[in-house]
Amino acid sequence: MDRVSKKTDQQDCLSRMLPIRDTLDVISGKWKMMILVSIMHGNNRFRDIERSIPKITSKVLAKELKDLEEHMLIKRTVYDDYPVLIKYTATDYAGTLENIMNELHDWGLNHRKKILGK
Amino acid sequence: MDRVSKKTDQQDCLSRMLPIRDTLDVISGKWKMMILVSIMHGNNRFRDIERSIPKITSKVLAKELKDLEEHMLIKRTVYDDYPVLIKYTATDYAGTLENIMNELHDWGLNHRKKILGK
DNA sequence: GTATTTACTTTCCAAAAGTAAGCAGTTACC
DNA sequence: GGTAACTGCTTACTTTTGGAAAGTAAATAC
Repeated sequence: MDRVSKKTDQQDCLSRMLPIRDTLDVISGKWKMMILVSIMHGNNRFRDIERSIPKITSKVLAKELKDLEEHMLIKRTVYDDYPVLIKYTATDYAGTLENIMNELHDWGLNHRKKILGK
Repeated sequence: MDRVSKKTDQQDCLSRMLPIRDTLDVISGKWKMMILVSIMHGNNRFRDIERSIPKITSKVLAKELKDLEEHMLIKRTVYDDYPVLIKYTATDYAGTLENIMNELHDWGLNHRKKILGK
């Protein structure tokens, strides 16, 4: 293998890696996808989301909600009329993550089977 | 909405979340997918993998390789005959991540377009 | 015999993540 | 009308993780 094709290979490899990394920068971590699933499932208020996700703390939730909002995956709306009500909703853009969610879900089910069924 | 259907909803929500979380526990983080891509792309030796991934350090690589091996996604083989040679290869099981990789890749490309094309 | 490569490990420190408690305001209970 | 509970967070503190830099032992190249 000469130098040119090695270089090309390295380029191929990077151009496969980098978009994957970009996506993971947005969705990876312990909580983000769980929060998105919860919101998409109809939990729109802070406390509801908090209660729907085992072990999450309010500090972490507050921070992750901010991150998700920055990434345009959720929207925070304040309803000022009494009493002040705050709702989090998934954006259309969050909908584009559906394929990924499905694949992650399916792989996870299978993985659990593989690990337990040993 | 009565108590029973709320409970059911919560169950639905969890049964959607938990497998996703299981998968993310295996693949999320900055490096794991990049390392897998690199190995699948033909980089089998420690130094080759290290060189193929910008900014990774050897300590982090060593640790992540161990994790990936524990999760049965890669195999570490020592060729004892002179000189000692160590090769990392992707397992068949790692192949089951292809759909996920493709989805992550596509979403990442699109996301970059969305962010830059503003 | 000096330099370089390989496959890591060690040390040290900063940043991230988690835990527990608190707080200001609102309603509910009797 | 007192107190208890709920809302959407924030603050202070501790623990865990991550990365940078250097080191190492064995081998190989010049």
